[in-house]
Amino acid sequence: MTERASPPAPAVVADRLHSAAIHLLRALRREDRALGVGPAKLSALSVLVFGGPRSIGALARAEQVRLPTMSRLVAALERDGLATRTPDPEDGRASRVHPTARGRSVLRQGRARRVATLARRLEQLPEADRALLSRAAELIEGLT
Amino acid sequence: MTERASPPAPAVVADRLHSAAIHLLRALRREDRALGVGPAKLSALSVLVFGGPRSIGALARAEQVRLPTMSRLVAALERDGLATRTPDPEDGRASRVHPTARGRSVLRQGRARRVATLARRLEQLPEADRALLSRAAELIEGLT
DNA sequence: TTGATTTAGTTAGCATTGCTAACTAAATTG
DNA sequence: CAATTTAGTTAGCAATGCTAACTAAATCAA
Repeated sequence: MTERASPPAPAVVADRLHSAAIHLLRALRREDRALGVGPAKLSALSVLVFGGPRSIGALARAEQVRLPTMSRLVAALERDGLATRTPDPEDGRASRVHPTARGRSVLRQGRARRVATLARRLEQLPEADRALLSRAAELIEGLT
Repeated sequence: MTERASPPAPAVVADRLHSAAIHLLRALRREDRALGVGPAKLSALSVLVFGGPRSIGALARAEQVRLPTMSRLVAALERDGLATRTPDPEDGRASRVHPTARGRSVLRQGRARRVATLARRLEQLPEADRALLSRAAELIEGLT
């Protein structure tokens, strides 16, 4: 079934992954936009919800952005009532960022929206392909 | 090795793919930035080089962006000497966008840069995993 | 054929999200 | 205790997404 022809060269795989990632995100961005939150905020919020509260610096590292970028994102999340900041008892410079109940709710809604588009298409794939994509996501996260 | 436990639910796969795509692109963006071109222009240029010349509208559809966005991207590509526009002989309103030699060259360089980072890591994967990622990229493109 | 509509593209203006540079203030180190 | 490092902010720039409003060419309908 699978092509045994020739093994895909790393450069080709890199190209394909790059292109696929760009197009996937563009397709999903529409849904996130409808939510009124934006992909960067949503992604940071996701780290807070699924990975637990943490400092702005830790969040920046997790999201692979610079500190000023994350500082602004957190300020926006706070303004929107999706996260709160509490002072770090150990370190007077730092603060810890927590998701709010509304933040969790918005994340669920965003996820529901993606399910309504991407997952609807995923459902039409054979289970083996779905398992393959799941494994691929793990591999990609492992690459970085 | 692989978990045989339960098949991944579409919603979970959707989440994982979304997150993986975000983080992959953030990791690669640094390299594209070093090239001085930017991911959106690079992606459009890639369509022109590998898919052939086409109108701005067709390019916008291929890239899943709106016409004004692509209009500006093409203007920038032209300004940078990476693409040219010729009038469409069939349709006085439309124009066809072609990559220039320099555009092709820049694309090769960008690809080389990605190879230098992503593909270097891909090389360390077992060939089976690489084949899996290649297949995953195809599946993702097929979803949209 | 002409008048109305559609289609291709542009321009203007806004929002988001990335960056660096330059700063403050707290923590650490010598 | 002075010097340095670390956490975070502010300011300002660039890229890239959007909608609204326009021009001009093509098409459709009467």
